[in-house]
Amino acid sequence: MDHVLSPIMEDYIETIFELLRREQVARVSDIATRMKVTMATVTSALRKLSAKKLINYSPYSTVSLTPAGKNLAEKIVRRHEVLADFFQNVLSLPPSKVAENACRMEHQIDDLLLERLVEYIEFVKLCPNMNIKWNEKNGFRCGQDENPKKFISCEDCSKSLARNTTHGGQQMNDSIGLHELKAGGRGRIIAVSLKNPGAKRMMEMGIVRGSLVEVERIAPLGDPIDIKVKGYHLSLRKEEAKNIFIEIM
Amino acid sequence: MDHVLSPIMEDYIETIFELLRREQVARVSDIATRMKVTMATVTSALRKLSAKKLINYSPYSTVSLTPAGKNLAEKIVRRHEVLADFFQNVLSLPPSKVAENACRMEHQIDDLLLERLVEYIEFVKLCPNMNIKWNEKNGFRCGQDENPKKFISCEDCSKSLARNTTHGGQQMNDSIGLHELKAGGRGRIIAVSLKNPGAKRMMEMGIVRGSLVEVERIAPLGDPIDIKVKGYHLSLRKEEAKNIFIEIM
DNA sequence: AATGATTGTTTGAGTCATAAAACAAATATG
DNA sequence: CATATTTGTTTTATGACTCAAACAATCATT
Repeated sequence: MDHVLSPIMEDYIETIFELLRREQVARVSDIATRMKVTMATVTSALRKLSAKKLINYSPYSTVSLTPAGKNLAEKIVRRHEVLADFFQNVLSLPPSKVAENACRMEHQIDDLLLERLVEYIEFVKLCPNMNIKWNEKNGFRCGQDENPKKFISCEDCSKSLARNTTHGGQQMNDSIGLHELKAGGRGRIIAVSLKNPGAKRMMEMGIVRGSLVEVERIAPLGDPIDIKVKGYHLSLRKEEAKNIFIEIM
Repeated sequence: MDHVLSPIMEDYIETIFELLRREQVARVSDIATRMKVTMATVTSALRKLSAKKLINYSPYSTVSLTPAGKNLAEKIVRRHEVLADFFQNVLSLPPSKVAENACRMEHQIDDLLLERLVEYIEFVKLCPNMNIKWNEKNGFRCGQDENPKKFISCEDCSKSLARNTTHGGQQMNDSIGLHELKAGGRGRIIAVSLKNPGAKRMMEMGIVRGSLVEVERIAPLGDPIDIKVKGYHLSLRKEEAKNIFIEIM
């Protein structure tokens, strides 16, 4: 099952995935445009990917991803997103450079490095001491707040986390439901109620107490809610979100 | 002058550079061994690199780098080192993964990203508030010191830096000469005396007051001193090092 | 339906990086 | 020195990825 695809073939998978996402359908011409190659090149790439059972493809028809292909695409997209997150939110790289570098580096990054980077980004975003920002004039600077706060240790953070834990299924003060956050908001997971069907998905992805959750977007009716956790993008029903308790940062 | 080499050709240049550094001479067989290809492959790569005037090469003789080739090699090595530094010292990746990822990603990283990363690494290493460490059990943690220090702002750092500046060629208290550091030590540049010939080189590389200097190695007789600044490796004479004033971190 | 435009495919050819095999030069070593 | 071994080169071939050009299918419009 371990398809070792070349960077270029990964790009085709990724492009198809994005097209399906945005336009519902992936046409040869669209793929060719995005990848800046001719349609002839796309056709032969599609044949190869089809042979590897990553896409459903037959001549003159539109393309779709097989479950294996979709799975792979999601991995690739996650690598891209994590790198982009780091470049944008930690290094403050300009948007064009963010995309450009993420596109090239996403094919080279190792699993362990990726997970460590996820942890690092999360830590920098969550830890109240890591108030580090970049600006054109001074480069990186820390804690430019008007009232200098005292430097607290991680122990303090985890203690405060422990105090807000659920006990026998009851959640405590200071935590709110994920559904109460608005788009763009973020918080740290305090507890995930296990009766929630979304919880299983989250567990499988290594999303646990202490993880950073960011709300990406909320659909017009407040359902579903698109969130980002550990570099994964998830879409939760409002009912599911109610069972995820977070502490606002 | 802007040779756009493929990642593979960059690897050949890098390998040749490393071989020349370590063994004084780069043989086809050695290059083949390091790159895990046959000698036939090396020969054709050498012809291509020679055509681009990056190496001096004629059949049956050993290989050397032209000035352009050496220049390029140094760029590539720097990209590698900066990435490795980040993976090792910021993300605490195990050594094997550090090398592996740096080797692949060094060909993909953009100039702006590289410089920003250099700045970031330097900031994390220098800023007294950024006491962030990784361990197997807890992941990233901050400030585990016994006596929690108060969180100071960058302003304080820069003020303390300003106070120690040279005035009319005279250096002030709290700064020592770079030559006084021992191997492995590091500090922040307070001032570089301009009469120092090494200073010109440093200026050209964007190495200024506030930069982090790390002493890599000191030769048996205390001369030369190998240092790392902004991801560059430099070899300074002891006399040159005396003209660089630093504040120990 | 007929026609023209659009979209997609096939074929043939080129580049790059690679190796196998045959060959050539350089270097030990008896 | 003569020859065996090592080292390096050339030739030929392959797999990926690409395009141009010729061809084929599909779609839109009258």
